[in-house]
Formats: sequence, C-alpha cells, structure tokens
Amino acid sequence: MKKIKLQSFEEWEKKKLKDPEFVKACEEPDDDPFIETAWQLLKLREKMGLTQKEFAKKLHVPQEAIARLESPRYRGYSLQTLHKIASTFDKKLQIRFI
Amino acid sequence: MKKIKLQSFEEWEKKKLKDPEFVKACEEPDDDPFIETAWQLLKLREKMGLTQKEFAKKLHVPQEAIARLESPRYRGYSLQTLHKIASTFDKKLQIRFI
DNA sequence: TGACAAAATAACAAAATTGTTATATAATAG
DNA sequence: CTATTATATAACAATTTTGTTATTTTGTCA
Repeated sequence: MKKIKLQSFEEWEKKKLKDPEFVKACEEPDDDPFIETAWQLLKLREKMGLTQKEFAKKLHVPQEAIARLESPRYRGYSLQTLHKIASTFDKKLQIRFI
Repeated sequence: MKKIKLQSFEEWEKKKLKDPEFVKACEEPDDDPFIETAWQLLKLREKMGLTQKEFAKKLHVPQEAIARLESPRYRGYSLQTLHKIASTFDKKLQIRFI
C-alpha cells in the first residue's frame, strides 16, 4: 500500500525555522539566493506530490542528493543541476539580476 | 587618454548571430538558460558601462574569466559565481522554475 | 596601413560540486 | 513502543568549475 501523505509546507517551515541560519536568511530583506533556491526546489517537489526518493528517482540520483539540494545550508548549486531538474519536470529555469 | 566607447548591443548581437549554436538556442522557444545567463551578464556589464577588463577588476578576476562567462557556449555557471557578481554590482540574483 | 584596446580561445592546476555509500534522525502508523 | 517511511548528515572519489597565464582574434582610430 502506497503512502502519499507528505509533510506540509507549514510543517517544513516550522521545522526549518528552528535552524538559526535559516531564520537569519529569512530575516534579511535581500534574502539569500541559496536558501531561496532550496525553497524553490522544495516547492517544485511538493507541487509534483513526490517524496525526495521519488523525485530523486526521476533524476537518476539517490534521495540523499535531493536532501542536500533542499538543505538551507547548501551553497553548491550549479546551473547544470538546476537546469536538469527544471527540464525533468517540464519547467524552465529563469535566472535574473534584479 | 581613457576610451569608454563600447560595442553596442546591436553590434554584439550581430556578432553572436554568426555563431550557429547561439542562433539555434535563440530559435528554440524554451530558450536555453545558459545562453540567457550569458546575455544577462552582458547586459549587466553594459548597464554599468564597463569593459570586460574593468568589470573583471571589480570581481578580482582577470578579463578572461568574464569573457568565458559571457560566451554563449559556456555551461559551467555556479550560483556562487552569479551571486558574487550580483552582489558586487548591488543586484539580487533571482532563480525560478517557471 | 599600424598601433592599441577589447574580447575570445586554449590549457592546466586548484578548488568546488556531484554522485555515491553508509548511517542517523524524525515522523507516522499500527 | 515498534516498524516503517521520510528526510538529514557525513565522508570520499570522480567530475566539473574556477582562477590563472599565455596567446589570438577582433575592432577602433589615427
């Protein structure tokens, strides 16, 4: 029997808010693009209704790789990786200097 | 005597359009985020009215590093690099999946 | 044309990211 | 509480990107 219940965003937010670095970044008006990216990735996955493991499978990487990308402390993003994710889920990656 | 004359966008576009890969990417409706990033970087530099060398100096890297980032064939972007550029020029890097 | 400035290309070591495995922590259902 | 699922953390080799130097091509202007 397949479980499709996921943690809600609210739960996730609550959990992440216990992380001092995450809180700090959220408080900054010009918020950090790395944390912002982690959020975007999580939101994408949630929209798809997938667990990290399922999401990871579509990208042919293990779950741990997705956990790392969604971590608020991760700063190692490459456009290659983000583009690969975007196209796997029929999205377009947009990059801007605003 | 200091020259501040730069190639215009039109000139640049004309030049790049001779590049088959560039043309191909531009023709695709869901245009490539790598080429798009190269454009964004060039536009940012143009707005600042800087040569590659001057732009590079503010980032503490040689001109060649900027030429590479502005090349339509470059696919090695990291958010670290893009963020460094954004903040050096008081911009915010925006990343989205659309 | 020649001299000079701007930009592009190439090559390589150093640094950073990715994929991977193992393991730990957290949440949920029973 | 226990079993199970979901997510997080750590460590390391393989791959990729960065910084760098050298060189080349392109454009501008006298």
